[in-house]
Amino acid sequence: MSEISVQLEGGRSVQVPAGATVAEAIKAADRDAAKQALAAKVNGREVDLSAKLDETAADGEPVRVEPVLPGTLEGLDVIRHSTAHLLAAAVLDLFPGTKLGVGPALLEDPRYGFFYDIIAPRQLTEEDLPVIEKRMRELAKRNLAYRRDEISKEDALRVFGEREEPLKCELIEEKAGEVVSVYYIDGSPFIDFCLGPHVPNTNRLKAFKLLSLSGAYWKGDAEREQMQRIYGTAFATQEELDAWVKQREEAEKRDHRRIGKELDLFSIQDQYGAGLVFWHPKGAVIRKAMEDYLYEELNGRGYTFVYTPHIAKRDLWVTSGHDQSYGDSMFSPVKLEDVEFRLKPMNCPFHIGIYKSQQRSYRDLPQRYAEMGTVYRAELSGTLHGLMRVRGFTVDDAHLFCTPEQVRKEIGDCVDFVVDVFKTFGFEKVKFELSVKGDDTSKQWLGAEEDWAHAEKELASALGERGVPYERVEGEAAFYGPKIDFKIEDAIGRLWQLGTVQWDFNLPERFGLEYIGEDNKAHRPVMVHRALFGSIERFFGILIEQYTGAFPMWLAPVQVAVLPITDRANDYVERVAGELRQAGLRVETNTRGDKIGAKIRNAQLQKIPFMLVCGDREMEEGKVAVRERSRGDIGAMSLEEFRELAVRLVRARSLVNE
RNA sequence: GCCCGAGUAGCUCAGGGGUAGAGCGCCUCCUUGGUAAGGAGGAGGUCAUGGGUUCAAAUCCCAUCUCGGGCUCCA
Repeated sequence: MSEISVQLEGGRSVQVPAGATVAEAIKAADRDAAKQALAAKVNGREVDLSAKLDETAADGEPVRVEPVLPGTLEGLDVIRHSTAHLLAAAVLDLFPGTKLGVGPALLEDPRYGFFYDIIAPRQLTEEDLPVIEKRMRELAKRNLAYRRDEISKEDALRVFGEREEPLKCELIEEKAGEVVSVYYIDGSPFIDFCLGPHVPNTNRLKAFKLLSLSGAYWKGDAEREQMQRIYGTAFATQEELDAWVKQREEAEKRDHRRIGKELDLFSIQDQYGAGLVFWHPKGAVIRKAMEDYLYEELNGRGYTFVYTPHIAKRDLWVTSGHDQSYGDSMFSPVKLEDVEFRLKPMNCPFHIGIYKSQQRSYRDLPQRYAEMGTVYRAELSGTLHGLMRVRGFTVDDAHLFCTPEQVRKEIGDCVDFVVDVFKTFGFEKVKFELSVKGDDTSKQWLGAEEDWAHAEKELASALGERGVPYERVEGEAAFYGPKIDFKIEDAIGRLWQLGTVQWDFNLPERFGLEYIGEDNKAHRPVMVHRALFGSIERFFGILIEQYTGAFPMWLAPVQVAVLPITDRANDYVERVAGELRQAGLRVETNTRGDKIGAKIRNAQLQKIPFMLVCGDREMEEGKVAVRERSRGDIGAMSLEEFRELAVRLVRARSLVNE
C-alpha cells in the first residue's frame, strides 16, 4: 500500500498509509493536537476528522493538514453547527414527526450561537426548552458519532422523502449537485443535508444552552410555512458559556427601556397608542441639547432651517410615488370635505415644495433645507421596540438640491458631518453600509438602470476618498435610489440604522424640479436626502444604552445636585444652586430630611454628574465639597472654581468630567 | 401581521376558585446626621379589557388590547 506524506500546519511532517483518516494523520504528527481537534482543514478545505486522506491527496505534493481547534473561530463554528444538529436530534427524539428546516451556526450575532427551524407535531412552548436541553445532554453523554455520507441526489431525495422531510427535499432540489453530502448522528433518527464539517462525537459538545423560542418563516417568506425557531448558544468550555451568560445579564441592565423608566426620561403608553413616545422633562432636556448641538453644526455647514406640515393631500404622495411604493407603511388616508389626506412618512416632498415655490438659478444652488421633521409610519405591532422602533418619530432631516457637478462634494461633506457627529457622542463602532438596488422585484425600484449605477459610484467614492470602510449590501436601497447607511449596535448586540445619505434621482423627475443654468436653459437638479441621528428617538435610545444612563455633562438632565448636610445649610445650598443656574447649568437641590448618605445615594442612582455637599465647613469658607459620580469625593473647591469647571465641561461637550 | 411567553399598588415582583401581599417609592411625624439606604405611622389596587364556566373568578376557558423574545419589515 502506498504512503502519503502529510505536512501538519506549523508542525512536523509524517508519512501515513493511503486511506488513513485525517485524525490518524494528526495523531501521528502531534498527539496533543489530535486530542483537541474538532475537525481539520486539508489543503485549506474544511473536512471531518474521519475523512480519508487519499480522497484529498494531490500528486506528489505533501498534503497540508491543519487541525481545527477549540478557541478559534472555525472551531466555534464547528461546535455550534454540531450543537444545532444535536438540538435537532433531541427534538426528533422527543417529538417524532417533526419536520426540519435549517439549523445554522451564528458567529456574527452576539446574541445567539445557533438556531434550528422546525415544524413540530404540536406547537412547542418555552417550557419545552429545558426538556429538550436535557435530552441533548443525554445524547451528548452517550457519545454518538456524527457520520458523513455521500450519496446521489436521487438517493438523497428518496431518503428524505421516506422520512417525510419535504423542506429538506426542497433544499436538496435547489442546492445540491449530483453528489449529496448527508450527516447522521448514530443511534438517533437524525439525518441532515449538510456539508459539514462536524465534531466526530457528541461528547465533544460540553457547553451549550437553549435560549429562546420564536417564530420564523420558511426561507423568511411570510407566504410560506410558519416554523418555530429554537435559539441556543454553545462554546468550547463551560467557563466561556458562563462568562457569556453573565455578560448578557450585564448588558440587559443597560436596556434603554429599563433606564428610561428609572431615570424618568420617556414613556410609551398603551392607552394612547403603541409606538408613540412621550418625552418627559428629563428626556426632553436631553433632546433639546442634542438638537441645539445639531442646529449649531447645521448653521456652520451652510444649512437653512425650514418647518413643514405633518399632513398633506393624498395627491402629493401619489406624485412623489410614496402612495404607490410606500403606501403600506403609511397611515390610512383621512378625509376632509371629500379630499383625502395622509400623514407624512417622510419629509422630502415638503422640502421639494419649498424648492419649487420659486424659480431657482444655478447661482442659488446648493440649497440645503434642514428640519426636525416628525413623521408617522404604520409599523406592524410586533416590530415595535422601545424607542428603537416606533410609529411616530422625528428625523433630523435635510434635503440638498444641487447641480450634478456639486453632488459629489455635497455627499462627501455629509459623510464628514456624520463622522463628526458620531465622534461628539463617543461612538466608536459605527458600521457603514452602501445599500444598492437588488434583483428582487418585490420592491418597486424607480429610476433608470444607468442612474442607479452612476449614483452608486459617486456614493462609493465619497466613502473611498475618506478611507471609511464599508459594506456593500444589495437590495437594501430605498425605492428611489441608493444610499449610505450608518448603523450602531445596542446593548444586547442588535444592529440599528441611524443616519443615512440617500441619492434621489427619482423625486426631482416626478416633481419636475428645475434650475436655470449658466446657459439660460432649464436643468434638473440632483437631490440628496440625509439624516445624521436618523430618528431622534432611536438615537436617544442608543445614547441611553451607550452611556448606561450616565450622560456626559452637556446632555445630563440634571448636571449638579447641591446637597445640604443639615437644615442649617439649606439657605446656602439655595444660593449656590441659584448662582450655578445663572451660569446656565441645570441644578437640583435636595433639602429633605434624609441623612447625607441617602441624599448622595439618591443622586448617584439618578446618575447626576456632580454632587456638591454643603455643611458648616463649606458655609464658613464659601466652598463646596465636590463629588463626581464615578470618581467619588474629589475634595472642596470654591464655588467659582466649580462653576468654571462645570461650564467648561458643558461647552466642550466633554465625554468625561475632568 | 405571524409564533411563543406575560399583564396583580407609582416601580420591581410574590401569590392563587371563597377578607389582596412584600420591598422600594409616596404622605405625615420624630431625628439634624459629613460622602451609596436613620426611625415610626399612614395612604394607595374593579388583580389589562370584554365575555363565558361556577353557588363563588384576580385565579379556569375564549376573545380583544398591550408588553417581552423572535420572524417579516424598517429610521
